Amino acid sequence: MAHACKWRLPPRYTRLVTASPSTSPAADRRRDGSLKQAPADAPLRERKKRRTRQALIDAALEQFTQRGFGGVTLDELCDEVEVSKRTFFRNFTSKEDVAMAPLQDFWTAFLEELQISRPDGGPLLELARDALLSAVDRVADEEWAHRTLLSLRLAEQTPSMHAHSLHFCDRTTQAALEILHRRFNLDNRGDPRPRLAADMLVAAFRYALTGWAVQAARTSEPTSARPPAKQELATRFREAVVALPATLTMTVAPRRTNS
Amino acid sequence: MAHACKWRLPPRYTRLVTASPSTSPAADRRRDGSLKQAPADAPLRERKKRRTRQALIDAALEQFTQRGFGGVTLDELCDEVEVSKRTFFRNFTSKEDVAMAPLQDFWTAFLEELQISRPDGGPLLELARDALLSAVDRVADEEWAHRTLLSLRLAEQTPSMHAHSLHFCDRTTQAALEILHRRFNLDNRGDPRPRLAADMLVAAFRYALTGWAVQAARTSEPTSARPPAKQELATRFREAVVALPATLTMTVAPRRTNS
DNA sequence: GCATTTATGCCACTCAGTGGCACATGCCTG
DNA sequence: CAGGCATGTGCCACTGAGTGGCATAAATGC
Repeated sequence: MAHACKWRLPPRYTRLVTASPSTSPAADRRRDGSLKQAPADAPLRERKKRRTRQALIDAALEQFTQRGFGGVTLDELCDEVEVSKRTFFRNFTSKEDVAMAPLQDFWTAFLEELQISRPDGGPLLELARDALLSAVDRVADEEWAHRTLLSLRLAEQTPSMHAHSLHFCDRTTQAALEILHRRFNLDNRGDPRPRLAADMLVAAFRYALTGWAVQAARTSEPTSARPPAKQELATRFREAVVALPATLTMTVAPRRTNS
Repeated sequence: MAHACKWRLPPRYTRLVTASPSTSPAADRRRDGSLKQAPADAPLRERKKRRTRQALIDAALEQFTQRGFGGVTLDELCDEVEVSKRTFFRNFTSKEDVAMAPLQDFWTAFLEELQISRPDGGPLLELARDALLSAVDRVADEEWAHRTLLSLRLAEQTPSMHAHSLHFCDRTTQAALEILHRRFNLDNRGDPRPRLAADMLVAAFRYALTGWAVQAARTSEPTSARPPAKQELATRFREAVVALPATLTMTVAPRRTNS
């Protein structure tokens, strides 16, 4: 009798249900099965865990956007999803972490794509660029775009979130360098170029992200007819990569161009 | 009588004294007075504040290095310096902040140098590079080198410190872009190049920093005869900047170079 | 069905960080 | 030089993030 009272199904379990695979068709759609996307055939327990995780992410993005990052306590957030705070910290490392999940997913995908990339003797930057574009194509569906937009907007308002965002970027470049080192025997110690290349790529993508975010913010229509997000993002990223050589030679003169 | 008892000079005030201008000759030495280095002629109150600030920084770096970042509570740190926790948070924004002070000082100096830089119509990257080199030359005395070394070592062990470190870098690039925009009318919206250039420069300097740190760590001698730190750092930074063009064209092939 | 594993809830706790208020001290003016 | 003003500091109470331990529920495997 005790357990029936104590461990009842929460009344506000609706959020979990709406975030479940039944109503979000894109969430569990897999491409080719080669990459661990969202195994719809996974054991029940794991799917349940993913649902609560996703519910926490969505609730966090919504609440933080509405009332500000600092205006929402973890207790409130956990109440909203009907989950204990302890469970929250088994899914995320910090309050910032939950709101950065979309970008973190992306960077993970990038590393996976880099892992399976095939070198053709061409420039390293192009190899990495294509891996990143593949990652965009794989994860950047409209749901991801929506969440990432909220996440980016929050990050630029919240210093601690921005810091964590940059931390992800950096850990990704570190991991990317290790992959390149393992697979292609690159020298990361004495040669600055691999690291610089990785940082350049990240810089280009961050530029693409911010530009994409402000453009999407201007387009008031939430989900209406609009060029797909992934295409927008990919285009901006390509432009930034193309601009890399010209960045080195760009000149600057005093404000009044005298002589 | 109450105040004499309550506001006594703390017995362990020694740290404050050793950090005072009397025993640290380089700390208050000014170059040319054009930049707000460490005004030795400042009002007494401000000097006092600077002393406690510096004492907190040194104590933090020492304690964190000895017992780990997480192994030292702020209460312990403040007891060490005989300062209330409230005062700590008037000087620093967070626990991480105090340990990142050396690098933050550097970035501030960089922005100042960028502010007074004179464009000659040459590449933007060279302008920024020279500003950064000037900043190194200005702030990177041996004391700074020592503190920064501790700071870097802590940062790579402590994720939250690393995140804050990156946050500083990014805020610096933001500020640098604004300066460039104001002074040279650069377009930061439609043109990706200024931002990419700034990120490249930061990437080069971060590469220089890590290389410099591991090299300094290998050289066991703490303060003995050794090429001056600023020169080491400047050289590594120059190398990284020189390597930027080659980074764009660097190629990569499968591990076994078949055909 | 029963044992094992895994996820969760709950409780108590530490500690970073904040606001308010009183007080001390350097600074400045009459 | 006396007394007001501004500023820095200490103290106290408080919120909220994050952690560890333990009991329990539910999924899994037999």
